[in-house]
Amino acid sequence: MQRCCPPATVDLTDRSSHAALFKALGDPHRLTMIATLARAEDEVCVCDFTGALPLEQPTVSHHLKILREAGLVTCERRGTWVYYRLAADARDRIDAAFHSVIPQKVLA
Amino acid sequence: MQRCCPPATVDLTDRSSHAALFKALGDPHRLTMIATLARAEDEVCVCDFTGALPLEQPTVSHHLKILREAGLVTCERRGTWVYYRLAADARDRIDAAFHSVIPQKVLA
DNA sequence: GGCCTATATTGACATCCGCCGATCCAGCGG
DNA sequence: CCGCTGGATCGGCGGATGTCAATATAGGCC
Repeated sequence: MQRCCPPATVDLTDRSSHAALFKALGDPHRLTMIATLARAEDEVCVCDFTGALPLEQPTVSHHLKILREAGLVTCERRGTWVYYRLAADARDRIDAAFHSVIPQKVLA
Repeated sequence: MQRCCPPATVDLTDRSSHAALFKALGDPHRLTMIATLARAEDEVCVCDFTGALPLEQPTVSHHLKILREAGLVTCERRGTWVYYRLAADARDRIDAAFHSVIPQKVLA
């Protein structure tokens, strides 16, 4: 391979975990769930999602599982119902991933 | 369907465009490219990516196309080579998507 | 024009993803 | 204990995604 110019340095840090985070956010319905949880400072019942979203119950459950496995939400069963809330560090985790990829400009 | 408690309000704002942004970021190799471009304030030649990444040239080209279509990078051909750089508003676009989903806490 | 090289595009393939119906499991109430 | 209901899991289906080899395109250079 021939040279073009000053060879640029490719940052080869492993970012698969960050990519996984963004991937979990890469679906409109999951974003809706996250946005809802972020606004309802309180917890949200699964039945609220199944009621409001144009999705069948198994699909809702599937998306919630993905968010759970990404560590973005937590859940708690109380009686028949299951309540979800935004993970305490969700905002920080996303923020960290973002800034690790695009570092803060100093003295913009 | 039976009621559990106080019915929560699901935020039904359309977030497909934001989801598309996150989706473009949801691949480790694409994150590597973005991180490299963000650090090299200057432009980066495609050949630097094909040289450094464990991917064949068509695959690199494919990922760059996805980033281009997401509006995250721009490219310019000069002679035989093509140079990519981070789109001017890339940082702002991601930031906006993030905050639209998880609004800034006031008086944390 | 003809060849060489860097990048883009195409086609194919295996895998993953979003979705649903069917089924399973956990609490509740009789 | 039994049936009911909310939620999770399973199985399958169609479409998207990551990857590569092969080919096309574009710009030097002779």
